[in-house]
Amino acid sequence: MNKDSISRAVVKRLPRYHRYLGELMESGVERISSGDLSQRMNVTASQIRQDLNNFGGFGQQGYGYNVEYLYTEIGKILGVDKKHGMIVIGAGNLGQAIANYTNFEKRGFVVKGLFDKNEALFGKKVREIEVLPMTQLKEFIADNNIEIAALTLPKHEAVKVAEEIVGYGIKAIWNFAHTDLQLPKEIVIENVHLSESLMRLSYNLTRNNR
Amino acid sequence: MNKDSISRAVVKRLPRYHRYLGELMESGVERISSGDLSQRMNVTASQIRQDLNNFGGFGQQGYGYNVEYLYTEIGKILGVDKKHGMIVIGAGNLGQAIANYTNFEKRGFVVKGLFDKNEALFGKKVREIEVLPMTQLKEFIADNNIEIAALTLPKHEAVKVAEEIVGYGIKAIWNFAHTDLQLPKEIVIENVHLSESLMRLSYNLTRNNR
DNA sequence: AAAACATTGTTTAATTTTTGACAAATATAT
DNA sequence: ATATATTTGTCAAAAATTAAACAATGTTTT
Repeated sequence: MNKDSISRAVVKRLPRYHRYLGELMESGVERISSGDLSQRMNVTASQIRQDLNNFGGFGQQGYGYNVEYLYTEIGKILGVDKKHGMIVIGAGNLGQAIANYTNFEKRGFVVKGLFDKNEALFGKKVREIEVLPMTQLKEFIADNNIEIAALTLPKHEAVKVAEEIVGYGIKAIWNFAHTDLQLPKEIVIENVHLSESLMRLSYNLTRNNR
Repeated sequence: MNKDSISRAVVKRLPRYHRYLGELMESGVERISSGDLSQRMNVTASQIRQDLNNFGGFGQQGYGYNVEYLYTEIGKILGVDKKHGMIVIGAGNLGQAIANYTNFEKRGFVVKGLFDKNEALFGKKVREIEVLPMTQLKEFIADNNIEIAALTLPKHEAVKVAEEIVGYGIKAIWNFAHTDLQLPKEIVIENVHLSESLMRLSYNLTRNNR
């Protein structure tokens, strides 16, 4: 009744608070009020205060919030204070982009392996990460404490691979395939459906200008 | 009062309906009821009916919805019945992935140009699309009827480039940079913040299993 | 040290979104 | 041709989300 009472809408906003606080830190800002932050983020101050209060009182009356402290606390809530082992399955451009993106690593998401079924790619390296054959998935996941798998492959393969790796103990799937995965409910699924994003853009483009 | 009365939540769901209807079409299904679709999509039938009715009555009592007709109509609403000229700015892995992804083209989003500031990439081709220098942006946008720009570059560059191309007549920005763009309100902005997506995953991973 | 000011945490109200219910309309079966 | 079953579109109720209001509390100024 505690952890599950946090609404999805709130969780959706947390990373954005984290990002803004990180930027404030970089700019050397030490404290900020909900009112000030609300203006920068283009949301209401009330929403900020209420969102934060789902997790505890991080501020102080008359003062506001300590930027660094709040950043750290939200980081803990989001779980970016811990390291998370990750693999990328599908070593196309998108898979490589993710493996290459060092910013994820800064937040504790460490890409340890990159997999593909295409032999031509085996041995190719992205940063220090070598492309491995799918046959090594099981062993690799077990040996390297992998929690998260990013699936950057065509939808039909994604469905099969997802079921396979769930059997190997994967806990969360970052799904870039254009399909919904049907998996046991204890598996965390986060979808990135780029087509849908582009269609929303298209909708707004179509409606805005006519 | 008509076009703007459609809630954001509804718009967010439309592409998913479109996807499911497309898959039904491929499987040769000709008609479907809201109840049947609701089970497949894991939403309520009521929501489907109400969402669709924002745009008109597409179904028939006692029969349901004609799959192909509904697919087409939602496509029109989303604006995927028309072609949209698009460029990708930032020819890294992510930019190349988008330029490569032929599925977007099927829905009318035609990538006509790929831009980068890195000379080493000039002339490199992704499919038929050549990497061009940023200095040609203005002319290219004007000459090729470009509406949409996907920004796949670091945040500080993204901010600058966004402001620049808005001056060249770009109507919509598909923003992959980890920052919010501050642009005139008539410019459509669709953000794809992968870091935030990954943090939401992390949140659920952290909370679910403890 | 006192007064004035700022700002949170929290309660209450307003708004939005989702769900449930059902009459009206159509399709299918007999 | 009639009766039965299905299913929409829409209205009303319920739930969730967002915004406003404000007392309590700490900060800053004088």
